[in-house]
Amino acid sequence: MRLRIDAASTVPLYQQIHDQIILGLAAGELRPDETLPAVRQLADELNVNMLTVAKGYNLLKTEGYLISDRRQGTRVAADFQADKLFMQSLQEQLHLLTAAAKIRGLSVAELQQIITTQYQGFEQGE
Amino acid sequence: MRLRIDAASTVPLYQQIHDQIILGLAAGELRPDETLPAVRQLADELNVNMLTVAKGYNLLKTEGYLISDRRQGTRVAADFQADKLFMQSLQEQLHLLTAAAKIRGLSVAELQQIITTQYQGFEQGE
DNA sequence: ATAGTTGTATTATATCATATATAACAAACA
DNA sequence: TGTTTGTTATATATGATATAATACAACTAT
Repeated sequence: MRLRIDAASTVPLYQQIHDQIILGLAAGELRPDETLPAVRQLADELNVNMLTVAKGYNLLKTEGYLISDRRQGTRVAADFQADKLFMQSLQEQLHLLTAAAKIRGLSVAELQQIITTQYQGFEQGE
Repeated sequence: MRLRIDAASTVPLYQQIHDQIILGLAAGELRPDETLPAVRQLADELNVNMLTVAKGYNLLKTEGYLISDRRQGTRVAADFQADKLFMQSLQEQLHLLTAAAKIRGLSVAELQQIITTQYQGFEQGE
């Protein structure tokens, strides 16, 4: 899987790495138990510091997406759950997005359409 | 409208102010042409600096939600549009959320259900 | 055993975002 | 003439972000 980093973005580099891997997981480009590049290797490819990659990996680990072993490196977890913490975070973020969309005149149907299209877009790669 | 600020949150104070006002607009607690508290007054109420409130207001102005006059203070704009910039930002943010939800096993229907419930929650206050 | 790789930890440094404090300004109003 | 409005300016402090350079323990391959 290939990561694209925008150094000019206001989004922190470690956050971009985090987000891209989430997208890769959803698209099926990364599969359970698959091994990820070593922090030094990915740092070289992206021209960022080793610790920046490690920070992105660590964030994904605290969220349960990745597992680290000192022997085997970092790999994708076997399965993920929609735990309470995730559901609460999802609700909060959707709350703000739904509010902004409603203010600007988008209907529920239009919002649902966007989500459906994006969701199906992920299923294409499986 | 009453704003609630969490000084211990990792979300910047000006961002919290911004977000709460968006939610207030969606819930009908703030209406078009309505005047908002002066930056100094709101800063006093929230125990934050005047410039922090101004930063939140300015962000909302660049997004088209508010209008500032040196005579009349800051008020809600007359109407909002779903312009290209907003739609693009909405798509990007929903993209990541949809990806995370899919990974964790949520179906399209479950996502749509959350949005519908939240959307209707805003309509209650109108 | 030796060398290399893994994630991790440490220390130091630089830069930017965030937030505050204080003051001043132009424009409008009572 | 004061007062209020948003705005601008300067200075300061703190935390997040990012880099650099080392070092370490644990494991793998030769």
